[in-house]
Amino acid sequence: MKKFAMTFKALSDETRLRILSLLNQGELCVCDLMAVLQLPQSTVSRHLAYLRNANLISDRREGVWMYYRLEEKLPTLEEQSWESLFSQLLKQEQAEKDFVELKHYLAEKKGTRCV
Amino acid sequence: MKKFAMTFKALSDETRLRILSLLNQGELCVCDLMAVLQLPQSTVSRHLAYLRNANLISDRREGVWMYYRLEEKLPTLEEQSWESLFSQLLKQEQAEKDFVELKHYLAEKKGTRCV
DNA sequence: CAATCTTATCCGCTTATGCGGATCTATGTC
DNA sequence: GACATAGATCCGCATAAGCGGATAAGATTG
Repeated sequence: MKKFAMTFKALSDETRLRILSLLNQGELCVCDLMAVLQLPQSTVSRHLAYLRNANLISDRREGVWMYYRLEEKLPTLEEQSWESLFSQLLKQEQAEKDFVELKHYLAEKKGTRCV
Repeated sequence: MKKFAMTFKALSDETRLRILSLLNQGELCVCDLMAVLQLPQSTVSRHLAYLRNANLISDRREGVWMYYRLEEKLPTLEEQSWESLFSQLLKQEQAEKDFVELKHYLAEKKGTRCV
């Protein structure tokens, strides 16, 4: 559950979405992104680090240049439907706990209104 | 682009993911959610408002009770693949601007390294 | 209308996060 | 080793967002 929230958080920033869109065109280095996005180096680096920590992108060094690309497993993720993703969410430990709790609660409630 | 970021932001909180999971089981009222999640009323209300503003859920009043349910269009969204969602992201005005910029940049760059 | 119940919103506080300049680290060349 | 370049990280700042208690608002009943 926390993992899902983390992934969504990584996607919740416009700059990061722009970066992901550009990386979808192919591998790019920091300076490429800086030029296209017209953003300072530190800003780009920070966002790339965030996306890498969220396992959405990976990097490789070539001399002084760092190249970034979309994580390979992302395409696999692309083939999943929201339903599939959502069902994964529903299988999370916390979600299952909540469902059990919901059942107990609704059984107790039994047509009455809020306890 | 901003809209995508907003939606992802709405999904980036664990409590809100729990709420969505529960609402997937069917329509519930605030007091139901309070009881199951063991959270104060104000917290639940705040998150529900956030999800409603993100158009992920909708509400109806029945007397003093407010019932919430997953937005109807969400199931439709569930049928989309990540690829489909991603391609929508790529069609955003900002993304297209970035791609044009990327082309120009790469043409200028032409095999050389960062400018 | 007052009282009661449910819920939305306000409020003050704490924590998280975005920003960009400065500085540190890694790599390459002479 | 000195110097240059690219990029990661630090740092201070501003803003956003999460929390829960208090309060305001909406609905119902006597």
